[in-house]
Amino acid sequence: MSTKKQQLIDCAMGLFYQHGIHAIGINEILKSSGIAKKTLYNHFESKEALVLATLEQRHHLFISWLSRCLENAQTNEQLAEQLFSALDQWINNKVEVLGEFRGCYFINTAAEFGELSSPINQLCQRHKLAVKALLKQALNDADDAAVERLFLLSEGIISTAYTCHDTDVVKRALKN
Amino acid sequence: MSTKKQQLIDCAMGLFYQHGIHAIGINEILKSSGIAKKTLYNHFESKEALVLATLEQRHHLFISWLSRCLENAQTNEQLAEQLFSALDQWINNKVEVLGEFRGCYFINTAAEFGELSSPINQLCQRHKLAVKALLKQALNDADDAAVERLFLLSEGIISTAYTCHDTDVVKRALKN
DNA sequence: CAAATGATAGACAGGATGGTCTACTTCTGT
DNA sequence: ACAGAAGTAGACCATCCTGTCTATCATTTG
Repeated sequence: MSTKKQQLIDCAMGLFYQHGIHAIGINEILKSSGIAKKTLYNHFESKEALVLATLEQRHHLFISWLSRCLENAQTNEQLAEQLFSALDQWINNKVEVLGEFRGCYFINTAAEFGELSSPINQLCQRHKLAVKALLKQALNDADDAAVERLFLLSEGIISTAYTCHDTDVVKRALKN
Repeated sequence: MSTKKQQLIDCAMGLFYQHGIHAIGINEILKSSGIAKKTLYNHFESKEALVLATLEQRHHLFISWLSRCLENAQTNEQLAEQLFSALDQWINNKVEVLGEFRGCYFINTAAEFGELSSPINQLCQRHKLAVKALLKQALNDADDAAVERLFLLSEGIISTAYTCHDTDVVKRALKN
């Protein structure tokens, strides 16, 4: 992959995630990255194609980060602990690769696009299913309902952390 | 409140919720409502003011719907049941006053606006806190952790129902 | 009746947007 | 060294955006 193309994706990722996709114009990405407009349109046929590339990259980034966080858990309880600890770190900006926390990029992006069948929304859906599949695989022997519940809980945590500007959700959720 | 003003709020609410705020221009609202531009700017000083009015209205609508759903629960288990049943009906478009399900208007809106301290985001936050307060009040004697967990679970359900186009979340979440 | 109020239609301004295109420069592989 | 590829700068286009303003019409109220 061309370095310019990668720079564009990285820069767009940051701006889109931080401010939302409709709020960021092509020109802002160009100015911020210092790359020429022609170069962008050499690599991407449209803004949407660039958006899809950022989603794709974030998807791999996130899944690989999360699966690393869940490694080596001995019991299901331990795995849940590791999951919540990972979320807590993310929410409190202690995970460099994920950037400054602003909720889930996929939830946020899906929220911006009404058309359910658009490629963008489909990617967001695929990402969430992949996260759920990762949990299922990590949770040995657990029934589907337990997986489901853990997944829903973490979705709630991520969403609430952002919408309520609540950096302590995880701690409170864990108190019994 | 002037009838024209109310019509504008209703119409804008529908379009914003269905397609997202940045995706809907003032002119679209005017065309769809058949109201003149001057009239809109007589009642609202800007698009943002109109957005805030729709959030305010949706907030009251939603809270009053939800509190009606939670009425008359005898036990905390029953209350949780009623909550999940309500979510299920909403997600499956059986609640007329809430319109065709497209996730949580407040989560979606917050996702579109990067500035955390903007009036729009503050309203979204206030709404979520009000929902949590409603749950806390409805759940007699329950500890804060139980309230928190129920709240996070429903946030996860709403978010997942939309992002994953998953109309069966509630059913699956309830299976033990 | 007359005055005030509220609504309408739509032109208009000023700026931003996504995207195309040209002319020029720099890098790279053989 | 030289050809072709890749990048740059930015003018330009058509369209859309929010918001203002004028001129006209309808309704109500004193």
